[in-house]
Amino acid sequence: MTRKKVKLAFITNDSSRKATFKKRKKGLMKKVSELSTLCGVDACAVIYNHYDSQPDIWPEDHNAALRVVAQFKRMPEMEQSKKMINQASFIHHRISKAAEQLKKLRHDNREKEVTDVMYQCSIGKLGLHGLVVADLNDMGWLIDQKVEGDL
Amino acid sequence: MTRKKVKLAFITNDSSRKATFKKRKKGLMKKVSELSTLCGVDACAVIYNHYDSQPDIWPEDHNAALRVVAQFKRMPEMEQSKKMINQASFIHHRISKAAEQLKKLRHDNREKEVTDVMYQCSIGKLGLHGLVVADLNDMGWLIDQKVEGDL
DNA sequence: GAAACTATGATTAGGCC
DNA sequence: TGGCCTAATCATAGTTT
Repeated sequence: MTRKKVKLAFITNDSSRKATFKKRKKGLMKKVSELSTLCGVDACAVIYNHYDSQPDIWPEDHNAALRVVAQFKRMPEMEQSKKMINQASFIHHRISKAAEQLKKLRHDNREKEVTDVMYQCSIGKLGLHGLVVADLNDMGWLIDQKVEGDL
Repeated sequence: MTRKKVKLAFITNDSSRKATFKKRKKGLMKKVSELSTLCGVDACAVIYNHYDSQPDIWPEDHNAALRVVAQFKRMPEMEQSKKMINQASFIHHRISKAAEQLKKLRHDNREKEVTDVMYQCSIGKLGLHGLVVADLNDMGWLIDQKVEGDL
């Protein structure tokens, strides 16, 4: 059961990210197909997955997808920016994305670390006077977070 | 309020089709952006609108969209089918779509016609003996439809 | 004809196996 | 791991302004 609103951020847990990806991809494809049917328009969705070599595409009829892409490519202002796509910009994009995810992972790790320290304190294995100020601050923040999450 | 399940078919009424298109396009774009954020994948949606000269695209950053399209284009089996896309197949596609919609319109018109005949009967302006067999059959069908819809 | 509203159907997060 | 389940959030059809 969904306990609270989903945080709109990269899901760091591998398995739950994969599960969410699968569910939402399915939902998205359905939405695209419905929009196309209900309103009689051409539409196309391309979802690239890091792990698979090929993206998932709707419509399944790749010719139809390519028709949409062909129309897309025909747009004049697109022509202008087309030259901007090269290997460098592509890799740069990947790097920013990875950096973002790294930051998120570090944050999560810190959270786990602090949680552990708190646990050690709670079972008396560690006294509060043994902690550095940074830990105490982070712990305070974490407690706030947890209280907020329970509201 | 949504009374019942939406029939998954081309919406013949112009204004409600437009309204639905607008709503669902917005929802779809949101879904694509969420999937991309939550799962850290590149994704792209292109929705072509008959009336506007340019399709709606997510992401808004067209360079990013083109990156996805570029990946898409890079797929080997796509290369093979690429040559199959020419003006003829494009027009053929449009024709099938239009024919489908025409069929739907004829069906809807017939339904309206029969409904009118039923109304004429109900206010006594027309006797059942004045109808041809086809009308009676269609009327029976329509009544079944309406009863079914109310369940 | 667009914008706001709202009841209801659709989607899905997290749990479970 | 992947599919099923269900409570809870989310999207939206039809209506109103």
